[in-house]
Order: sequence, then C-alpha cells, then structure tokens
Amino acid sequence: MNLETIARLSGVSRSTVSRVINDSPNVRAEVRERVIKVLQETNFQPNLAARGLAAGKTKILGLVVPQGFSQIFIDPYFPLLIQGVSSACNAHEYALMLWLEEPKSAQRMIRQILHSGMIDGVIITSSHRSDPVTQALLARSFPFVVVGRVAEDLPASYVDIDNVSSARRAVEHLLGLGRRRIVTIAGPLNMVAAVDRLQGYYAALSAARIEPPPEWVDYGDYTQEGGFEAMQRLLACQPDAVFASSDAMAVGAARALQAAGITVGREVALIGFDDVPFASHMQPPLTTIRQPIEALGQFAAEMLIRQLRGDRTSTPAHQLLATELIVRQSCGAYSSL
Amino acid sequence: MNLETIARLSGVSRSTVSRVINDSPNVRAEVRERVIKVLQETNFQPNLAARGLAAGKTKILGLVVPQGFSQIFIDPYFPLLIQGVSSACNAHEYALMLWLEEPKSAQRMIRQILHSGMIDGVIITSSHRSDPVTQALLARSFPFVVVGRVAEDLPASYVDIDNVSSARRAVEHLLGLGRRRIVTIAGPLNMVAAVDRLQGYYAALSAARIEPPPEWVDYGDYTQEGGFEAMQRLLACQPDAVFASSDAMAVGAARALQAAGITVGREVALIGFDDVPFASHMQPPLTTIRQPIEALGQFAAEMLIRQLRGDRTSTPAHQLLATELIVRQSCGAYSSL
DNA sequence: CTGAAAGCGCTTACAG
DNA sequence: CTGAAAGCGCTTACAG
Repeated sequence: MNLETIARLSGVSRSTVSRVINDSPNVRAEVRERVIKVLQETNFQPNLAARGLAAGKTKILGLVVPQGFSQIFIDPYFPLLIQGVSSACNAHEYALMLWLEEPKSAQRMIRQILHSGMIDGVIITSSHRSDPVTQALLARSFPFVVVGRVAEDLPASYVDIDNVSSARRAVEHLLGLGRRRIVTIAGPLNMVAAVDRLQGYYAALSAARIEPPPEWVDYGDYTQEGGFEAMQRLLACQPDAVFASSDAMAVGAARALQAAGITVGREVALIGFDDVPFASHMQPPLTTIRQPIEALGQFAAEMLIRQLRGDRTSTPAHQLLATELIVRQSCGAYSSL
Repeated sequence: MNLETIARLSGVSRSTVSRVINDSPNVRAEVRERVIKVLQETNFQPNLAARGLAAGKTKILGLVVPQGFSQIFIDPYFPLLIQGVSSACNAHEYALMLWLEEPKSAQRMIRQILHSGMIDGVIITSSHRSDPVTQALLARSFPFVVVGRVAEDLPASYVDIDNVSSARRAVEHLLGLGRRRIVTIAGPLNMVAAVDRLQGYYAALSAARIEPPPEWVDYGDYTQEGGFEAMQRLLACQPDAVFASSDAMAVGAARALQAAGITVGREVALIGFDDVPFASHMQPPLTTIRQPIEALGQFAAEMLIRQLRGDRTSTPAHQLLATELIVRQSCGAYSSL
C-alpha cells in the first residue's frame, strides 16, 4: 500500500496524492475530496521513512531525559512530563522517540538525534552551557525546546514555571500565618530553578521588611538526606518556619525536626515545593507548591511543533506556567483542627 | 555526510562501506579496517530513514504503554519499565519510540507502528485476545513481545514474573508466622496476573491443609478504595492475616483495619504485592513482594531484538523472572521489636 | 571480495 | 491545478 496505489484508485498522479496528504493548497476541491475518500477507505499511512528521506521531515519528535531524573522514582516528574509530551504529539499527529541518558551513551544519542534523519526536533529537560547535547544542538541549529529556564544568552526556547514567584508565594503563606523566623533549604545553586526559588524567598522576606541573616539559608542536594542534614544545621537559628525548595528535602527536614522533639505544623511550620504524591501521605501532610508538570510537557511539545512549522530563525520563545499553593497541615494553618 | 563521502575517503565503493557498517563477512580484512577508521574519524551515523526505506529495518523499537497505566503515578512501574527497555536499546544500538495509549488514538497508533516503515518491532505491556493492537500485530505477523503472560493459545513471546509462585510465597510467609485465618483481596479476574496471584493463594493454603471458605476471597480493582471496601467486607471473617494482591489495595486494607480498631502487624498481619515506594513509608511499613520491573523491560527488549535477528517463525519464547519477598513490619514478623 | 545499478516510497521543483 | 521525473541515502541481488 503506497502512494502509487492510492493514485491509481483515485485516478490521479502520485504527486497529487502527496499534495492532498500534505495539505497543499494547489489541488482542486473535487479532486481533493476524491483522494481523501480513498485515503480513508484504505486507512492509508504514508511511509515515514520514505517521507523522512525525501522531505527531511518525519513528524517525529525526540524527548531526552537526563540521567539522574529517572532514578528519583518517588517523584513522578518524568512520567507526567512524558504524558504531556505524548498527548501533544498525539494531538498533532507526531510520533515520539525517547532517550534516557546513560553515562556513556551521550555521544551516540547525539548522533542518533542529529544525523539519523529521523527526528524533526527534540525536547530536552535540562540544559546548561556545558551540556554536550545542548552544545551539539546549538552548533547545528537543530530545532529544540527546553523544559526549564535557560541562561539569558542561550538562544533557546523554553517552557518553565515561575520559580521566583512560586517560591515567593510559599514564603508569603508562612508570613501570613504569623511566622517570622523563616529559614530555607535551597537546592544546588548550579541549577537555575534552585537560584530562582532562593530569590523568591528573599523577595518575600524583603517585602515583609525582614532581612534574613546568612545563617538562615542552608543548602541541600534535593534529596531527603540533604534536607535532613541542612535542617540539623538550621536548628541553631531557632526558626519558626522552614521553606524547603523540594518536597524530598522537606521530608528530610521534617525528620530532623521530629528528631529534635519539635512538632511540625505547631512549633515550626514547614512548606515544600513540587507536590510529589508522597507529600500528602506524610505526617503531617505537607503544604507545598504544585507544578503543572504534564502541562509543561504539553506546552514544550507544542512550542516545538510551532517552531518546526514556522521559520526557525524566529526569536526564541519563553513560556511560564502558573503553579498552585496546596495547603495541608505541615504549615500549621489547620493546627487548631 | 553520507555513504558516498565515506566511500570516497576510504577509496572503496558505497556498497563496500555499507557492507562494513552492516558487518557483512564479504569484505577483505584490510579494506574493512581502512573503512572502519574513516567511519570513526568522521563519527558517521547512517541515515536511518534511508536505511529503513531500503532495507526495511530501522533499528528502532516501539513501546506501547496502555492507557490506565500511566495514570497510576504513585506506582513507578511505567518509568522503571521504560528504563529497562531503554537501557537494553542502548546496549544494542537500538532507538526507542514510545506510545502512550489514548482513548481515540489506538487506530492511528496501529497505523504508525505497522505501516510507517519506521519500527522493527514493538513491546506491548498488556495483551488480551480482544485488544485491537494485539489483533493488528498478530494479523500482520508484526514482531512483538509482551510484558505479562498471555493466554496459552496466543502465539506471542512474553516476559513476566511468576505470579503464582510469588503469591504462594507471600501466603507461606504468613503461614510461617503462625497465621491461619488468611483472607485475600484479589484483583480483577479478567487480568491474568490477578488470576495467577489468587491461584498462588489457594496453592499455599492447600499445601498447609487449609481449605479457605469462599467468604475469605474478596475482590478489588487494584486501587486503594477497592482495597478499603473489600477489607470492610472481609472483616466479618475475623481474619488474622490478609494477602492483598497489590500494594495499593494493601494501603486501603490497612486503613479499613485501622478504622475498625485493629492493629496491623499485631492482630492482623498484612502483606502486599509490588513494592511501590510508598510501601516502605506506610505505618506500619508494608511487607510485600518486589517485582524486578526494570529487568522485565530489559528482557523484553532483548527478547524482541533476538527475535528480529533470527527467524520470525520460531516458537514464541516465554521467560519468567524471580521476585523477592520484602519483610517489613506489617506482617508482624517484627512486632516484638 | 568488490562495484555498478536498481529500487525502497516518498516530495518537490519544473514544465505545462 | 496537475503530472513526469529527479532525487533523498541507503541496501542488495547481480555480475564479475
């Protein structure tokens, strides 16, 4: 079953069938209808390999998931993101290829993406100047979109949440509950999101005319252990609230607080960031900021598809999605219940 | 950069380069070496679209994830499975395409898989006789492997755990702890795994010369709510132990028990199945059976690749992987601690 | 063991 | 608006 067959069945040339399939305007309406009818009757699917070869377009998108990501299995970030990308692909008749980065496979992955002639564009979920994948994509001006904000001077489109204002909102919630000695466990500052969340923390305190001493800020690596250790150090500040910039670190912090005989939600209010499923099952359930992960994937795919349709030289697009404050018991808002 | 270029650089014909790339034996050793050297120097990647068109092979595998799957996000089954498939693909130089089933997209997905000329073979993660995807694959004898046992009379290769013996092991653990009134919450019996786990339950009791009355067996839909409701009904049997055939249902069961004032791990021992991350965070932590999910994905991909290399008419292969009993507090083994 | 040539199924200037 | 023809980059009988 190929174009030639469809052409014969509908009494036109192969070229015309191709035009109909690709929505070219240069087809007479009645001819178009005739061909479309045959197309539907035969349930025809053009051979993507041939199309890829002839036109340089395959209607296949790639998604690159960095290494560490898929290892944090308590966190459904990765499946939700895939879900979003996949549903956008479905909606736009694209197919999806997936690469989970492995230690030694980056070079081959780059080859497969850039030189296989198989992929129209790619979504990557982390990007910094030294990232070899980003490098390669930029060097060949291969179309791509990043999930997560990138440095200003990298000419790349991205989709992200507004980490600054989301973190600010979290801290403002604590302020609204009367908390004043609010410390924070920030993430690794080589990650853009970590920097932004810390900035949001400062912004909220500053607006409340609170100037946090340097000791109020400690750092973790986004893991429970990191949160636990940071919290132990922060206890010396005698905080009445903690903003942890990931739920995982909040879990660790809660453990450290409990170990010190402090009741979370009463003596110390605790707020996280992400809203992983486990957050609602903690004791006490964790107040946190929910990211629209699936939507991030969806918007990234749609941004990429738009970029593939239009001219590639257009200015990089940036899109920030809204987050949601999820109030549970750990911040003490319901402590009287 | 194409075969022609490589041919010129190494002083041979395009055909010979192709033979070297595809490990054809019909190349003189010194010529082969010369070509390989150029290949490495240029970091050449053959155009997969062209190869797909010419040879009908692309070195791309497909993975189909059924709908409900990706919605159970507390369960890392899906990311782990992808991880396994992906790492096998990396090891064998295959690339991976992914489809998450959506309500209306099955037909297009089938078209993309079967008729796009893009995919050498596909891994599907559920399969029953009426499944349209399975139907289509069988009808066209498209190469595929199933994760999860399929009915005897379906000529399909599969990888699975041994659900019967794993469930039996779980129930034997309860028996070994002196429990005798062991009830079970089975899964939906239209799922092969649910039937098998129930059979394992019967086998263990039968070997212990216990004949469970029909009331001891109730059913859930693998969700927490289902487990909660089933447990409420089972309370009338005055059980001293419960085998829930999924962790999610075990969580629901624990809640129902606690609501009835029963201490899990003391008055009633509880054991689950799956070992989702949440299992270890429950109160009390859940004893359960751990599945080697990542290995399932890996073995499925390798089985498929083997099938693609060999003749397709060989007998379907079946492979069962071992599970592990993870003993925590919910079964009461440590209740004296 | 090696090369020239046909062909895989599309798209797309080009000519009409 | 439509068709004949070239060409995308490979693989693979075929001939030597």
